[in-house]
Amino acid sequence: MCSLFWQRMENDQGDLSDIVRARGASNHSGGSTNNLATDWQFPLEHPNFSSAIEEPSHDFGDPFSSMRDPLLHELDIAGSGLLSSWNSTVLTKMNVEDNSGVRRSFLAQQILDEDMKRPCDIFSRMLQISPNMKMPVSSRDMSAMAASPKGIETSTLVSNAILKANNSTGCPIENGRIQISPPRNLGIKRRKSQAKKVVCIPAPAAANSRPSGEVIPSDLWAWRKYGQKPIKGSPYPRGYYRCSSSKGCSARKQVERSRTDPNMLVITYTSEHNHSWPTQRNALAGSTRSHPTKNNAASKSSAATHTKNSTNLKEEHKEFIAGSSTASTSVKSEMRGMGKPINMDEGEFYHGFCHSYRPAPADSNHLFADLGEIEADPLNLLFSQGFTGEKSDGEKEDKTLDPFSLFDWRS
DNA sequence: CGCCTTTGACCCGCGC
DNA sequence: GCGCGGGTCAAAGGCG
Repeated sequence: MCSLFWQRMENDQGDLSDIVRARGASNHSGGSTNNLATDWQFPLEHPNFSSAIEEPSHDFGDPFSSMRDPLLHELDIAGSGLLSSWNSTVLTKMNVEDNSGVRRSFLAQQILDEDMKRPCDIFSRMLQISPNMKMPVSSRDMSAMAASPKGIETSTLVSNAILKANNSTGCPIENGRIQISPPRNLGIKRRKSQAKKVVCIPAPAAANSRPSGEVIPSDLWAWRKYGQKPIKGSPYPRGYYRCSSSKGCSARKQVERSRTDPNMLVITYTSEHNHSWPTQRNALAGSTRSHPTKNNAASKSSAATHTKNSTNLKEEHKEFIAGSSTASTSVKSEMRGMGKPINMDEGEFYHGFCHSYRPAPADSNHLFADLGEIEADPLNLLFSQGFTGEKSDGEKEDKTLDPFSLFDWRS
């Protein structure tokens, strides 16, 4: 089961906090096939729903929120290609429940359309919640209505899955309300007031974690770990990363496992990138370095073809592909067969799939660099499991469920 | 050589 | 003021 939810609200210090929760079921469904696309739950047919996704992220201060993603441009051009694939494989398979609890299919074209205008943030924006919207997903979901710390009845867009996810992951749901940000610091201290985005995603499997148990986050940016601290009350340490894509970039993120649900990763993004998309990772020497202890069978199998070129983003990209599921591998070949270099397709997908915390590189070869290294990467999991479902060895991949199949339009 | 991770020490904000 | 705990610094060592 997989669901996402996006909540935006002000924190105690007046800045905005954004929470995106991506619930990849890969780690939760006891081996059942977890298809991100098919298991999404989303409130439907609410009169205000459209408004829920129209909220731009400008108020968050994301310097890139207004950027026109070149990928988007391509999407626009591609139109029926990627988009249709995207819709068919993901959005149109979203299931939602209305107030009566009746689950319905949800055609998220509008969401997509909206995000076509703001390509950096498909997932986040598609789940963004209008401040005015009150939408009980179902009677059962009513218990999970969110409210701002200030007592303002904020919009809610919560599915059962989300609720379950949040209830089980330690993501802040309390007393039937989602605690986006504490009214008071409640133990969370900040050096200074700054916006944060919190993302809850399925955590990598333990096998893909480091010996310390630490999971390795990754996204489009190059991150350099600068600290790790044990967190009181949590058996899992919190890793501190800062953006190394550009010197002077203040963007940071914290990665930790949910204390109540180790299967979930809580990633907190702090500050904003003060630079455009890294067309090239300038912090590469170790960022994509293979970790002897964390290589799993899959990565090992691909290791033979791995020639870690820290400056060759395409290589990194390939590594991801090679190190990923069989579906990804097939994509690899498909993409290689494209007349166009594998520059941005995955990036586009990534952009659409992940939340907006990065601008859109013209050259996104590196997008999955980290993922390639870490098969356990949450997003990788989402892709390889959440979309394709868990596959047994030899099981034929269901291309319709292959997240990368949406690139077929190019071939 | 440059960048990474690791890790202990230090800094800082908050509650008591 | 003190202690706690989270966040950051920076040295050391590893890797490509």
